Amino acid sequence: MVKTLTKGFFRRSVHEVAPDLIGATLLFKGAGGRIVEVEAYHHTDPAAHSFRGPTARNAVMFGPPGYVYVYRSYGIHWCLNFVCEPKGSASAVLIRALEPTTGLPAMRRRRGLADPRLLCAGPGRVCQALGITAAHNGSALDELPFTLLARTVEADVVAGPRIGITKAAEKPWRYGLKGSAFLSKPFRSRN
DNA sequence: TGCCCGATTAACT
DNA sequence: GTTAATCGGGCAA
Repeated sequence: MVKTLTKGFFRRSVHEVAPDLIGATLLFKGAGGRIVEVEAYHHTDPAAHSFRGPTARNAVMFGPPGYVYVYRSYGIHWCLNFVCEPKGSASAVLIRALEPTTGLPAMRRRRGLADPRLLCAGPGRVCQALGITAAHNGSALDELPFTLLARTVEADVVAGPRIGITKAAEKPWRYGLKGSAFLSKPFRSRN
């Protein structure tokens, strides 16, 4: 019996939730897969959208945990986040990559691509593959069309610097499944 | 109102 | 390795 993750799972620090999400399964309207890469953003973090206080765009981040924050990136892509911590702390986990397991034909069609390694390897690609847009901003993670399933085995989680940011770029708040072939970028091995 | 730039991606050289 | 595409948010004026 696979456990469904509900809002209580997110009622913790984003730095605890983020690595715990690695290996969990995200489904959206019959498509999705295992979460293999995420990044943590906290409201005291200069790289976070919530750093400068609440605005119309980031309002969901300032709401209760267990909800979805979707924003437009570079005027082109959508990016998916899960809100963490008790209401008001304004932290979230960016979903950066999935290992596709369910609904591959639909994801291939939306991406115009066959290679499963590239279907969901990046935050913009995840949203394009699953068909997630701003219309889903503010949706609950434990209510349809979203389903989130806990991992069934322990995950070997690695951490490293986040991608594509200029502020607080040295913080090791990117988490991934060690050795996964479905990451947006490899993690530097620790030798 | 105008300007700068970004939690990206794909197509280049 | 480099760069265009593309546009809304946030801040200065």
